[in-house]
Amino acid sequence: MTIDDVAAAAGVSRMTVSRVLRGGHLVRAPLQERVFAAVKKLNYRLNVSARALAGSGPSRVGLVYSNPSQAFLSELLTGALKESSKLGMQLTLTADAETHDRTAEIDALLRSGVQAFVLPSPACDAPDVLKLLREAQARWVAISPANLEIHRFSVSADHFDIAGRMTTRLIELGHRHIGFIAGSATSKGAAERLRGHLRAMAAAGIKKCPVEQGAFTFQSGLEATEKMLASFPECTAIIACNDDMAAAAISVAHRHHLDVPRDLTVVGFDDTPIASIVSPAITTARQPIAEMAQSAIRLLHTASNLTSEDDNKRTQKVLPCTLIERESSGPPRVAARLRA
Amino acid sequence: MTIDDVAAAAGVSRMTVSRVLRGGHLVRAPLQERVFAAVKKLNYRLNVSARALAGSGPSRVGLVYSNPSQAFLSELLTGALKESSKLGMQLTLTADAETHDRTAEIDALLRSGVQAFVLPSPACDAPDVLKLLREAQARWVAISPANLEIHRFSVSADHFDIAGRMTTRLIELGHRHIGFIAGSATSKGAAERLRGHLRAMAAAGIKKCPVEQGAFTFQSGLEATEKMLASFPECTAIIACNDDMAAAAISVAHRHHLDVPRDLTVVGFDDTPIASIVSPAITTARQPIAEMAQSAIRLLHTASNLTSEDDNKRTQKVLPCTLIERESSGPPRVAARLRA
DNA sequence: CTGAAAGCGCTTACAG
DNA sequence: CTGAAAGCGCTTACAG
Repeated sequence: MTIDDVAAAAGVSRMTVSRVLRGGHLVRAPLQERVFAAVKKLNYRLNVSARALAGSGPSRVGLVYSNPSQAFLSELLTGALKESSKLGMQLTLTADAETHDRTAEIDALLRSGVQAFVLPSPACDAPDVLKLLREAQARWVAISPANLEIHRFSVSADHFDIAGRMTTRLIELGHRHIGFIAGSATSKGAAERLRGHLRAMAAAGIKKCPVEQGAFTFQSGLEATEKMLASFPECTAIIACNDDMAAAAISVAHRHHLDVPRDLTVVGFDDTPIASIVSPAITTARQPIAEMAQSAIRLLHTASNLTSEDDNKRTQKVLPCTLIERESSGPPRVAARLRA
Repeated sequence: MTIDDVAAAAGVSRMTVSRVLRGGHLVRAPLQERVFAAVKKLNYRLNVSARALAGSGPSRVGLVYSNPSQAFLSELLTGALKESSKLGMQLTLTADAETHDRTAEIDALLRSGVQAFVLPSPACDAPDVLKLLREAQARWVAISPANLEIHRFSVSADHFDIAGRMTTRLIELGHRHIGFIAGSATSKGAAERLRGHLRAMAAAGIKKCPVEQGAFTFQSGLEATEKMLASFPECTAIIACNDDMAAAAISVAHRHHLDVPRDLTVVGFDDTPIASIVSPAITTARQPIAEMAQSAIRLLHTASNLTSEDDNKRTQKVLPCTLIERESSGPPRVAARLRA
């Protein structure tokens, strides 16, 4: 079952089939239809090895990861794998060992002919990695980079949007006294989430927006929550910038004999395992990791068709997150709460 | 940089290089050395697309998974991906949706020409899946199958061995009164672990081996532990057949005001996230998932070189697990413990 | 044990 | 907008 069979069934030349299969530019609509019909009828599948061998685009892509959580990695890999097997690209994994010489592995890939890379943060934030890739004239797509400006291609999650939606949802539930526990000051995602939160509060006309500084750790969440409850006793909801700090907030609430969510709503971000394990399970938000990886592979694929003229254009994909409502959020108690 | 460059550098024909690269059969040792030297010197990497296109072995392998934990999936994928990119096989993922028609996805792969599959349990235990693959004359490697006998190729973790080592370790620490909380009666791994435990107990000359039936859930662990403490009050260590039940045992111990591990050692199996999250962190054992996946891919690759004469031989790989000692295990308290 | 020929299934130029 | 030719980098037969 080859492209020639399809061509024969459709009554066109092999080239026409190839063109249609590569995007259908330069082929008239009626011919395209005939080709697609033949493909469907014959249940034809393109031989990706043949395409990779004959084609000029990158056929191997290196995926560089450094100690991510297993949940992140599994989603990243499923997304990248599905798209690359669809496009006929061979995915090669490499762990960017953070110790020792972190560029050694990438250098080995480069030497073996890999020219296209998917670089999830923090690999895409490392100057030595980028320097190496630039020198080798390799192409890469950054995933969740700290600095968008230095990358020709990037894919990120929309932290601003999801934080706004999270806040808006709490307001819908009836909350008016909402405290925010921020993430590390250096994190771009953390900053975006805070911005999204403040924007939603402003949109709802809520003036008082207490923020305590956290650092993404459980311990920092503990401290920030204590401060929040002391300085803002009327608060009915706490938004923590990640799940670890949200879990800490729940723990502090329990210590204060507050029921979650009856006395205090607590929400987090990232949908890490802890969010499902603790009781009550935490309302949180998921990043579309698999889609981000798919998108990165697709960018690498189409990038090979770009002319040098396009070289200055930047492609920045921003994908939406999903809100996951679980047990830790609910409407505020009607009766005014008393707290020391 | 092609195989011809290597041939020129080594002063041999292209065919000789190809033979050496495919395993070195039928090529004299001195020639092989020259070829390898040239490969190394030129930093040559085989073009996997070309091999796949020209070769006769399976070049695409389908990996069928059904709702595994993300930790399992990420390890499975990294292992499978590393090996397949090394061997030049294209990995295609497919989720065997447990609802609806679970064979539909596999059927689609089959129709698209995929002839080799990696089937982690429970996909490899499903009669309809196996029937489909047999009819299509596809090859597959089962990972952790419930029934070894029905598979030509399988890869499993050595549950018997690791359970024995776990028990032996507790005995080394000084424990003599060890209770075992079994897993579901239908699970082959659970049975193996119990067997390994009993074997190690017998080897140490310990006669009393209380076993309570569990069902792998936290809830069942709670009940089994209560029964164990009631019927076997002198016990200083509990081995639970997985981490969820071990976490439950710790919870029950705390309820009884027993310190873990001072008053009671608790260990689990599988190294799931809960083992690291609970306090104290649980001593457990990891299965070599990535290695199992690698091994499966390798089997599929070599299987394509088998003659039909070998068809009756079975290849069953059994890989060792790793013991991970954390905080929930320690020597038993010297003073005799009192318990109601 | 080693080599010259043909071909895997596509895509890239190059013509019309 | 469509097609005939050449070739991607390997491996498979088939000879020696």
